[in-house]
Amino acid sequence: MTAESRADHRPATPPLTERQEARRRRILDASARLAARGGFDAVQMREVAEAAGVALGTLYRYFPSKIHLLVATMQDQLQHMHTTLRKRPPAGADPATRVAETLMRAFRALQREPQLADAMVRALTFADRGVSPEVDTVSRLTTAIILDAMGAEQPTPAQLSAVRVIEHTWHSALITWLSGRASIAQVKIDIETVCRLIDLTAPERPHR
Amino acid sequence: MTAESRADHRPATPPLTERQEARRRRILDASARLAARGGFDAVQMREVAEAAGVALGTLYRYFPSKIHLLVATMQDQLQHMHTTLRKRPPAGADPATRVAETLMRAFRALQREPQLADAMVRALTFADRGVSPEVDTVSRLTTAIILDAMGAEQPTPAQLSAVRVIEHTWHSALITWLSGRASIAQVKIDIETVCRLIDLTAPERPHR
DNA sequence: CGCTAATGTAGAACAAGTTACAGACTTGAT
DNA sequence: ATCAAGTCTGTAACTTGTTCTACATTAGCG
Repeated sequence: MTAESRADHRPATPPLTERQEARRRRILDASARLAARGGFDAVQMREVAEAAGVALGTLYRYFPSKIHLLVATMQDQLQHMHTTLRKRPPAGADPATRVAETLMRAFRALQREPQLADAMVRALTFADRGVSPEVDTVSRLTTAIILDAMGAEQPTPAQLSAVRVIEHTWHSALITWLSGRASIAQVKIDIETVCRLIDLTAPERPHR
Repeated sequence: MTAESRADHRPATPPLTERQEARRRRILDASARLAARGGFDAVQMREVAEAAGVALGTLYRYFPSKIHLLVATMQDQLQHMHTTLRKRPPAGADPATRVAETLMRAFRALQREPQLADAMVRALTFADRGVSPEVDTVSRLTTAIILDAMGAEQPTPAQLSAVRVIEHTWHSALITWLSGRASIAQVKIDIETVCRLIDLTAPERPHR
């Protein structure tokens, strides 16, 4: 509402110089690399700084906390995934199938780097109010991916709610899998289950 | 695989003496009290120990980490809630309504102590493999509460999956509310949305 | 070019979770 | 009542996220 929230909006980013862009990238890469090795605990700020060839204070200037860093890492990875998914859109006939397919594809991608996934998702759910804007960005990205798969241009409120529920399920199921409390098969079933909600919101087949 | 994992199984609880039971209770109470004040960060192990009148080492003997402590605190609070809910079962006509009503009731209870809720839920989702058994206990408790509300004695696999999805949504929605990224109204809608999954699994009305 | 503010560096210092340890206290069996 | 084993206590040390400080480098600008 304030003038600032209209003008600055999200990228309150006074454009970075080339070297700064490079530093940021080195940091994110180091973060992902360490995370892929040993998960959340292995992403130690001193190590990230050293691996990125940057002073600790600088690291903190770019990412004000470990959580911020890992959430940004997740943002980064999600971008990749989104573009990858766009290249080969899901083939299912109805929206629910396509969404389930997309999510399972994403899931399998994460399976390849379970430690990285662990670090990112744990950071995401542990994030407190101070990280809300960044977490929100991740959430919007995820929403975009799901809506893409649904093929919903102008989602109704009911559809948006369904998408939120799917996101909830996605994150939470991921966590239970990562902490070894659910099998992949179970995750698959749950994803498919929650995707049936999409059918309930489809305006196109008023067959009831 | 070892003899121990077969014999000890879960309740590796060599029954506690009275004084030990009392200590455990003091610790859990102190934990809840501190959490209610300042959330996750305010639950500092040294403070919990002091407030409970116990040495730091003892605290760690009872609860091997802060996460264990907070998950146990959540277990404790859930017990309360379960017995409270049993006293006044939800009144809705169909299962979906009853579950939604129950969850919103629980939600309003948590609203009264948002900081406590924050501490418990953050601990729950942050828990790693080492806390799986305890987290699983919480999960089973939640499942029991939901099944109670459904009135499902012999849930089918499809129903169990729906319940898991509802749990996922419940936790995740709670988190987004606690971190200020969703309103109570939105949580309510999402809970109601996900509860419609129950209708899809009801074996009693094969009206399709 | 030369100045100034912003940015980066190195390293110390601090905070809170966790571990380690030496000595006192309990408990349960004899 | 006594002894051994197991618990507790008090306290210090260690780890890792975070903050702070003093100095060096860089970038933009006149």
